Amino acid sequence: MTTTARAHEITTAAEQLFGRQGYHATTIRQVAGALDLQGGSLYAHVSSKEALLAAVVERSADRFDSAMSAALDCNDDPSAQLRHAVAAHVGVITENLPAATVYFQDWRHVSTPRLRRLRHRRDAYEQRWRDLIQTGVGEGHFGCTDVDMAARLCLSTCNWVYQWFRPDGELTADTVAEQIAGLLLDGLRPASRPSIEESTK
Amino acid sequence: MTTTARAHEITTAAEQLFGRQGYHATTIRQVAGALDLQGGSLYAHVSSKEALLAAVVERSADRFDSAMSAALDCNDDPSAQLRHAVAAHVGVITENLPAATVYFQDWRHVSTPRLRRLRHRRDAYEQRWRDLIQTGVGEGHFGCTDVDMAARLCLSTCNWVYQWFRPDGELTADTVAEQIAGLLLDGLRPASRPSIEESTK
DNA sequence: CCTACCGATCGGTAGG
DNA sequence: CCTACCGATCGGTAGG
Repeated sequence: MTTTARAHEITTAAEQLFGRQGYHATTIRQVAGALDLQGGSLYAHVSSKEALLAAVVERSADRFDSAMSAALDCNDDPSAQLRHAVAAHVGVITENLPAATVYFQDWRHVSTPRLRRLRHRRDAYEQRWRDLIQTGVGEGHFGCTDVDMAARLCLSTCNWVYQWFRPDGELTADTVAEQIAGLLLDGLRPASRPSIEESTK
Repeated sequence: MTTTARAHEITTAAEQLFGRQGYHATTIRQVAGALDLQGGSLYAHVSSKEALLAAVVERSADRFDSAMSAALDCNDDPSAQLRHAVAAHVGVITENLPAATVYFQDWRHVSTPRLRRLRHRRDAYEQRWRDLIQTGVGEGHFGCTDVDMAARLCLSTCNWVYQWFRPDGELTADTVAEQIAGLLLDGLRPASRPSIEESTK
């Protein structure tokens, strides 16, 4: 767990290549080449290819954690909190697309000891979503019957953004986040409740 | 595009291994071994590893297409149609988890000529979802402003099921589908509309 | 469908 | 951080 400046640069290069090509389709020499290094030289900083993968995934987990902390750092009502959480989560993905791709797709290629730690981190993160929704249910803002499932479905919609979002496309991350939050809160059917489009402006 | 019985068996074996381990982490010899063949013998039936991947992905696309056709083969109202579509889509995933994993994760490793065809198939499939929602909006059942986005978000929630569903878990595919459809239709906030849990029984 | 083999490339290491 | 190298394994082919 050395965290020199050089190690960070290596993780960043790996992030891009793993994300664009996939972990197993990426060569340790490609990562080295991106930093103008020779293949073997990487091993002065990284113990193995898989340790590098773990570093990339851990960094993604860090981003999700801190974005969520910032998003929940207020005492708004649950609906607003959910909007903030969605914006934070979607923001991490859209601003780090290759990293998010590694996080979601290559997660499973981390070997067991490291994988357990990552699983705990992910579980803790999802717990924060469950807590948010549970609070909303308790205060009468939300009406779902299965909090665990509701949290999972919120995250599903947010997570999938990594599959189709294009930074150079027409949609901004904020627009996407608003639309997702709107759907999660009110569903497809016509609202018999005040519209949220105006109130978030 | 030979479709002998043996070719189907090979595709099935590849489906399992690609799905569980990932395309690049799977050896052509592992696929052969699953069928008690020698490595090179596969090439009597398959032109390349990537052609085998394409076959797996195409078969998944077939499943989604035909499940969707069956689901929409009735004249229910849009809300019921959406429930059917969700159940169909989720069913394909839960009943073919490894194949779905390949479909969603290893899609990008299909090379350009074949990839274009697959992209068209996927676009056509998504268009059916857009049409469904557009009809619902037209008839006043749905109230969303952006049909394209709504369709994408419906699919997002359904697709992510491949990431967490466990066939030996407590949740059945039907339960999951009902919960997803419920969330998509009515959202998290307490319904001021009739509950759907009873009407689908 | 098998045996035997090919060139290429991989992750990783030794020694400096 | 480089040079040079290692064993292992890969996808694919020839010839039967």
